[in-house]
Amino acid sequence: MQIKKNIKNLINEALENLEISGDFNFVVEHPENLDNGDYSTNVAMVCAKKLGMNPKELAEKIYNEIIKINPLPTLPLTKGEGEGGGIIQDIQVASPGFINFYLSKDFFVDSVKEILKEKENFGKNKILNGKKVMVEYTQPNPFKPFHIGHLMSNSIGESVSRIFEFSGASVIHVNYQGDIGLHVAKAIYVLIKDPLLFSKSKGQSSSQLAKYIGECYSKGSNLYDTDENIKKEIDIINKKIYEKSDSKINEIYTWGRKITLEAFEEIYKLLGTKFDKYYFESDMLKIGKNLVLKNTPKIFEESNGAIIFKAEKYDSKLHTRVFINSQGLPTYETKELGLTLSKFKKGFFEKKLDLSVVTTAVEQAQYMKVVQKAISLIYPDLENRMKHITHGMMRLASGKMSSRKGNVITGEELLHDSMDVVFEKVKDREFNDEEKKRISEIVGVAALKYSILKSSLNSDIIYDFEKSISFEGDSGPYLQYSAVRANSILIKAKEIQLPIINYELSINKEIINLEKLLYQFPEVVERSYSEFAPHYIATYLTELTSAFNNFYGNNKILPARNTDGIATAGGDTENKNMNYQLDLVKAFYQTMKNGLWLLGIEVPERM
RNA sequence: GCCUUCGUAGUUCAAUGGAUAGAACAGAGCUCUUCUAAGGCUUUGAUGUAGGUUCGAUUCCUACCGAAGGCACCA
Repeated sequence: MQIKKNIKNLINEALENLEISGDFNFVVEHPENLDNGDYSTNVAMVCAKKLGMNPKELAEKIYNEIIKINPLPTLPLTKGEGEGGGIIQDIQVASPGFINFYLSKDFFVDSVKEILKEKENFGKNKILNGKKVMVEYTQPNPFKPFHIGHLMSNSIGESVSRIFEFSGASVIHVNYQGDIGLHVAKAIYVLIKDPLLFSKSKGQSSSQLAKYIGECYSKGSNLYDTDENIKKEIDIINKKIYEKSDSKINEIYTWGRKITLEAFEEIYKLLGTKFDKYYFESDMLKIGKNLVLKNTPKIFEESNGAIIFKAEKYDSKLHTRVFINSQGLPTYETKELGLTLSKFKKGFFEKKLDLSVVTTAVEQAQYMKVVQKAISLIYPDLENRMKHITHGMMRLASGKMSSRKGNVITGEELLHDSMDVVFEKVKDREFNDEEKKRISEIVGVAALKYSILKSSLNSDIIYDFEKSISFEGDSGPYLQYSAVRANSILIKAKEIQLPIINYELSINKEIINLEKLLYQFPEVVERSYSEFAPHYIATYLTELTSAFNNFYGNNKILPARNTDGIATAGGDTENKNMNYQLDLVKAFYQTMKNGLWLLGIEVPERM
């Protein structure tokens, strides 16, 4: 970051000396192909047009000016106790008018030291220091299965919250669960007909029972759509749940709610999520309804017995939505209103909330805009403190999943399928049973999370039963595996007593891609934050890993050993290089750990 | 019909208006007496169509074609 600024200053100084002035919007960036320099600028091409000059010639002029005022190597090292070298080793002009800056070996050696110094803080920034951010994600519904959409929302929300944390914010992880509504009535309609419900459920785990409840929901849902009389009965049950007027229904409701929430908790544990606070729809009814009534007819209005909000009056892209239906029941919109109010009004930890982030599927994008519009009209102060992050849907190659078609796979099943595949791979290895289970969990979760986080959020993810959980190439396990191999070198290095030599900066080896990528990590984190896009981190880590594997595959990192396993003595230069290589591995391992943490992925000790 | 998002190798995904459009999988060929082969090295192959803006367009604008989602009492 600092370097970029320094390069910009250099260029501006050169432009001044050349008496070129004006408001030029040039950029300094990393070229896609690092052979074209570590930084590159298009300043000559941007200026050439306005000045009526040939871009290549102008680039040469700027280049000459830069090295006149700052002979190479230029720009002193800012961090560490560098022994006088410069950051920029070389500058070159390339067609059609790029000026490319090449960083020095000293800089790279210095930045490796920096990473080792910062450790788990490497990559953090202070953009949101002192800010409080709430991230809401996952949102499964009691009485319904934990489906793949919840898995997606969880992976994305978890990652986004961690990116916020790396940006200096204090983050509150919250979950919002729909424990009331028609879906509950559908499940209870079937459950209530099972006379042995409580007796036969003894001794079963929460997740087994939750599965049964989910099946009941599915059955009830089908009956609701196909049988008019049953539909009426379910509607009555729904009303009774709201009113809490039937003791039998209350009993089943309380039981089923508890069971499904317990089952969800087990999944969160596997996924590595810990929520600070849970909100429930049932608690939002009154708050939301009061707010709506208080602002009718000022903002909301009556229409056909319902209370609606005509958002198109304020923004032609928005539409009308019902907030309280003609039976007087609040809809989801109203509950969301209550939720937002609860988040901000009561706040959390009694401190001002700066930003409330909600992560859901893209289906809800447009309706959420309507709700946010309504809130902004009531509380203008909140308008810029709500952010809705949406993600695509997971679809089958054959089309959308539907419970009616029976081609549904739940998130929980997918998770276990993924872990089973890993278990198959490690079952013949020398790990004990405990380790095998642990590795299966960590790697299985990583495979899924990575496949969700590697692509940009607004595209759908195609779920292919064969290919979705990948363990090689561009995958979570690939990243973990490489980190584990790096760690394994570090462990070996301790065993063989490599002579420690303080190498300072004087390393004469060729600059490799691994070095060229490592120092960029903090910039990637920053970009991920500013665009709410975890996939930049995923893409970067894959690139970094590939650079490491290239290094690993083509270099002997540890020295040769004698029969006692002790490193054979090398010359000073050789040992110096060996020490540096080892630090490079350490820096890689640290960066991988930090980066994977941001994706919500753990690194196992071995795999 | 209106609104939103999106069309990139055979497939799944990348590419803050820049250089030779990157990976991975699948296909072809190498590579474990050496730090974990879930690895490494070669190799074949792509911007939906038609215009426009720009020194330069996968990226911005317009139209068309195609996909997904949303448009009043579900969430």
